[in-house]
Amino acid sequence: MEKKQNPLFVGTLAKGLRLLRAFDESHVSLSLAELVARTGLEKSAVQRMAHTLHHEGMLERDPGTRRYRPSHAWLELAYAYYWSDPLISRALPKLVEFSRAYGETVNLAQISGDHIIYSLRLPNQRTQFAASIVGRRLPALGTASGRVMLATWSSDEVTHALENWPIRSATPKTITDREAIAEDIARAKNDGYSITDGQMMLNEISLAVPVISIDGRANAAVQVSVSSLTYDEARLRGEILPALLDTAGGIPG
Amino acid sequence: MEKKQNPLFVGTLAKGLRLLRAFDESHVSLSLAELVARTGLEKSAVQRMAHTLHHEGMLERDPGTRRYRPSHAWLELAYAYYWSDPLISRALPKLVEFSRAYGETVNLAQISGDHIIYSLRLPNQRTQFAASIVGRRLPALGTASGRVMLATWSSDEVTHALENWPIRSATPKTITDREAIAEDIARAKNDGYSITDGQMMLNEISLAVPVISIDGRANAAVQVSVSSLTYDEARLRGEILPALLDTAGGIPG
DNA sequence: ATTGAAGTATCATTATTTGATACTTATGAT
DNA sequence: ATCATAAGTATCAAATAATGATACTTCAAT
Repeated sequence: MEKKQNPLFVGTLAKGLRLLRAFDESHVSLSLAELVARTGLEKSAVQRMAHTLHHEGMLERDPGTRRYRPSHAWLELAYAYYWSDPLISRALPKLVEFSRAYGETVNLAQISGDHIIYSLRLPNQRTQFAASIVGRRLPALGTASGRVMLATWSSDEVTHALENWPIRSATPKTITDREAIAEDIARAKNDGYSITDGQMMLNEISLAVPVISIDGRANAAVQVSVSSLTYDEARLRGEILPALLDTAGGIPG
Repeated sequence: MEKKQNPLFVGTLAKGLRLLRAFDESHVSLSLAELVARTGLEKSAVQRMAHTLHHEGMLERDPGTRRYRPSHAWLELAYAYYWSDPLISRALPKLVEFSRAYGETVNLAQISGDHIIYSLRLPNQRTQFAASIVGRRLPALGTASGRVMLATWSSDEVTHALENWPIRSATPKTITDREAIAEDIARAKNDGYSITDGQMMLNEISLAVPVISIDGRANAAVQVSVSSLTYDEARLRGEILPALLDTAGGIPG
């Protein structure tokens, strides 16, 4: 490790974690050499870390190809997370209720730094795989969920976010103009919901309402994704919005 | 670390992982002292590891109570797992389809050593929280899913499992007699499904069918949980079983 | 059959972790 | 409030355990 940090910092552990983080949706399995390339660590270090992670059950290994993969332990960690976050158990029954009633994909999003992360997802038949699985992170400014949360924050925080948080263009319709996003947040503040169209994926309309805590601030949102081929924004506002407000409002504060 | 292992084994990393594993459904947040107690590591070591894990974003920390909690990174790891396991993307649409059609809780279970782990769960309104979230592990012998998988394995493997795999009594109805489990596996081999009643939770009937791969072996199962107050076994066999067989059979091999 | 790349094994060096201890801050009882 | 005790934090000398260079082996492709 280049810089010496706090003497409490254990570089060896941090290196090991880098191997875990090297896996993502486009790196579903990695060879030793690929791990070296992706982590930037020494070959010897990667060899030792991978060996240890495998030994401890954190990495699976294909005996044939010798490639490493995430193990079931990664799901066990998610299990522990779910128990640890009190919002999850409060939100889940409400989302299930909504999902059953309307048959549309519904998600719980939480703020996570300058991104949102989907922590609960109830997909329907039309939902894409990437939109069906928990743990997905997206730049908060580009999502209805992120904007509707920001709408409950202080103007200082919103200004800071608008100036510093990342924006990633995912579709031709992605709004990369921070002024326009500011307006959208202001609108969300007034309306109590936020709608985006084709920001992360074309033909996908997203409606989000905040999960407001006792102090009036939202660090989470309930969000519905529908196809723009089936719904227009007016119909979304008329049919889905009231129920979604109930769902989010019904999550015990 | 007591025993010197392979020189490739990095004890420091293994210690750090023990902190992560210290969290579970009954330990949703841990203080430094509790981490010491649960990991059996030195206070100083725990201090350093916890500091590093926090620094690296793997542990959240409450500034007030100073307790550590799992972070959102734990969900990101689950996200990577989902992409890495090809069975997930094949099974998910089928489970969604079933869930929408029948409105009953449906799960994908996979074998994980001598346990099963739920890797996909689609809950309904009546589903308990513990039965709604992925990553839960249960002793394979005590579950319909585990038994129906074993029913596709070689008799040597089944014998080994019956002799060595753990059994945990969870309800007064839990069958702890290995002979009886052997019979149940034989029955599953003949029937192509397995039903258990009140094994993990009272008033819960569980029906599982195998997800059979090209070689005829099952390492996964699709499982439905229903209330015994609503269903009896006969109705389950009549109404749900055929659809569940379709669901599992429809998962591309 | 040959070659280069990927993976594995080894080892002397020393940077890093170690764990004891002292210090500070919280907590709870009286 | 005050005190006592536990919990959390900081420091440092000692030496263990990680390092990373290198050599060896296996694999895959031509």
